[in-house]
Amino acid sequence: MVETLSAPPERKRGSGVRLAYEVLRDEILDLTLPPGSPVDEVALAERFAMSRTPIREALVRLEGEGLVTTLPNRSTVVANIDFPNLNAFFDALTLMYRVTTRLAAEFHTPGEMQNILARQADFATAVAQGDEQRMITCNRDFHVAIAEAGRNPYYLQLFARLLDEGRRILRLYYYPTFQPSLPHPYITEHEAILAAIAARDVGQCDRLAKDHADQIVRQIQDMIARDCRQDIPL
Amino acid sequence: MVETLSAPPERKRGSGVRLAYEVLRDEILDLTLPPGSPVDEVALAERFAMSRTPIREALVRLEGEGLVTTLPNRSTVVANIDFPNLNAFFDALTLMYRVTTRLAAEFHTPGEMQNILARQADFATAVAQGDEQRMITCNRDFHVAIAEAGRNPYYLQLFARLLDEGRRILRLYYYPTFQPSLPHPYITEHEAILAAIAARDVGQCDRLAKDHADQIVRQIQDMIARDCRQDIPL
DNA sequence: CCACTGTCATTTGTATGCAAATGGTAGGAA
DNA sequence: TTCCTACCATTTGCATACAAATGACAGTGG
Repeated sequence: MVETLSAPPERKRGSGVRLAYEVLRDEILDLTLPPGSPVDEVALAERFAMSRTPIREALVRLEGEGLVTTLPNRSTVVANIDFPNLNAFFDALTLMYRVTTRLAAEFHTPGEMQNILARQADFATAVAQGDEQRMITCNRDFHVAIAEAGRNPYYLQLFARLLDEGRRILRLYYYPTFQPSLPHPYITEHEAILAAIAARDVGQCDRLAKDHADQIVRQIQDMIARDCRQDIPL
Repeated sequence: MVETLSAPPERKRGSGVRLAYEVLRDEILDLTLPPGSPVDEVALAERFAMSRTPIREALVRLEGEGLVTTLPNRSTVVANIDFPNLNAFFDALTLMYRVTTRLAAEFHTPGEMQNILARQADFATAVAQGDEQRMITCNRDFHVAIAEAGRNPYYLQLFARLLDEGRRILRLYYYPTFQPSLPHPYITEHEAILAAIAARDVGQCDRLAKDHADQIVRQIQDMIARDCRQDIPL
């Protein structure tokens, strides 16, 4: 199909890949594209009004982050959530919570502190509005801001990836069981972490981060357990 | 340029990207392609006797691993070694040594233990032959085998990336100052780690891994310091 | 002599075309 | 009926063509 002359691309050179990448990534993490769903290149090309080439490049990047799986010479599908290794996920997540918060306490600058405070404010707003979507992403941004203040790009990248994967899991389990009173503990925990970072109290940061992580992990595990029970037919 | 009929591709479908990816990756980690050197797509396409498309895909993957940097609409270059953040590298490396070894002690199976032993044997062979190249890669494979036994893909991926980055750093500093007596401590340390994993002694694994990491870090730091001193002209 | 601007060469980003590989299906044989 | 085979539709992997963007350089004006 030839692009009609009346519709010139009107898209800056180099933005095509980013657009496809960001949209697909968001839809995968939102479960708009559920795990296992096929990702058809030509369909995406039509949808984004571009050729398959930038679509493929976006898919390669997504595969690098483990968000899609490519079956050679066959379709590429949205990556499954690795339930057998959920323990590994929790373990790594907890560790990253701890080390990034510790490092933030050690190395943060006033500007970074401002950024963290702003992210916490965003999170509080999302909680007040009861917007779960925004709560999850704002929570992510809050902890990413802390990790950035810790200045370790290796931890930052892994942590971001874990938080993204957590977004999928939360979206899967958190939504149905949401109650307005639930997230408030997170706000107070966040504020305690914030204070400990500002005070440069590394030990306190470690403890708070661990508790925070444990609480999140326990909550997710409870949700999964609850969900599993509901799955048993009588 | 049209591919002459006398030279059919003779290359299996789907292998082109892997070939380019693996060769380029190796050359980057070997410093055959030094940091900052430009990576020209057409030159690579000619060299590998394929079109730019698979070359670009390989480069995208390499960019995802942080091995090359793409300047938009301009050349892509081999990523620089991030010296200002070398501390972050050492910190993350040490942590990954510790957690992967701990997890291996907890979760390893006999088969995985066999694999670790084999990797250690390879390493010992490389040391006996004084082949620094092989020593570095065998050391990497040894620790990757341990990480695999720990069964945490998140740690495994980060650790592998760190070890690869370490390969570049070692190649830069270790080579000139190599002395045959140097690596022997590593062998004994590896054997101690091996024994602790086999005994499922988590605490001991943690201590040994930390010592091992500290020693490597200190050695690299010494080399860098020594190198800097030599750089001062009189 | 220096600064500025317009043109050009080079290189990337995207589009399109074609062929190989895979899964499915229909048809026939046991 | 069931299993095997051969074909076919679909989708990916790769090749090639073209256009946009950037840097360099030359030429001109100050």
